Amino acid sequence: MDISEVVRQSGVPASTLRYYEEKGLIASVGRSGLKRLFAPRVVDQLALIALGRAAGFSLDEIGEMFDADGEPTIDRQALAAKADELELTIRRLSAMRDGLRHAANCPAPRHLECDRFRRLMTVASAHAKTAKAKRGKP
Amino acid sequence: MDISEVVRQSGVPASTLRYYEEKGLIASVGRSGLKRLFAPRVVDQLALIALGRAAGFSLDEIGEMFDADGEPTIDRQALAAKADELELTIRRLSAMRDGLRHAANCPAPRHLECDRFRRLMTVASAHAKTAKAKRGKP
DNA sequence: CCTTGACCTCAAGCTGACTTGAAGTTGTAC
DNA sequence: GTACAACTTCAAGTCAGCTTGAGGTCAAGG
Repeated sequence: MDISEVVRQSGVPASTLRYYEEKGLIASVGRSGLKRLFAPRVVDQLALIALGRAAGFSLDEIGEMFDADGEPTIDRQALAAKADELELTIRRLSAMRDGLRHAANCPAPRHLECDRFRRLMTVASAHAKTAKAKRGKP
Repeated sequence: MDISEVVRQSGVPASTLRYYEEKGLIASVGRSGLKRLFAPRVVDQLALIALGRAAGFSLDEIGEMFDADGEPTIDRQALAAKADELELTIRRLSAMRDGLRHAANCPAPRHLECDRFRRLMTVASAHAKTAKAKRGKP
């Protein structure tokens, strides 16, 4: 497949594909003249990268989880840890979703003083601190 | 409360507080000399902002949802729409989480060729396209 | 009175994730 | 065989979301 075919199938712009290749997230299988040739599997990898991005992982993190062929490079434990990280994120987002739904229905004049709303938010402030602690470390 | 108290209680750096104020996301209740004074509620608002950020909303979006006092400024419908948006995100993240858990357990040599893994990923590529379409519009 | 330290402003800098633009190369169609 | 569209490289630009730094202000303690 040439690059335009990958663009067509994945919706990812060519510039991004070149960028990802440079970063080692994907690999081209060779060249035809100057032109990159990709294996069809790259489309799946791009979906995987999109998923990781949507999950809040940085390109570097994704690069550490999977090699340029899309296979996991970290051990089961690390993968499970990433899954747990995500689990936490999901719980926070669920809180936010519930908070929004609540705000859309609750007639309280000041939501910040509504107990239910406040309870839904405590989940987040807890996270803010852990995220901060994490950033301070590496 | 002075700014350092807000920092202490929220974990958000002073520079960020000033930045948020400038953006109109929070408001100080006045000054003592040059020094900003904040109402205690700002801590809750910061939690709300953190939650929104974690949910993938930009500061601008959050600013459109809530005023500087933390009260929703958009109508119930719009709030519900944001909640639905989040619901979708949550589903994608759940797919990623399941994908990671699966990869941590599945003994298949090439995960991209594992049907279950691939099925989990299709959710994401669908999103990548909608996100793209959305970005093209506003 | 003078120092100290917590605050202030404003401009500039930084990171991640791309995008854009200029200038060069090439396989294919006519 | 030449024109052309589709690629290529590489450097620079963009945007969000902050952070950093220089230089200034002020209240309190010694």
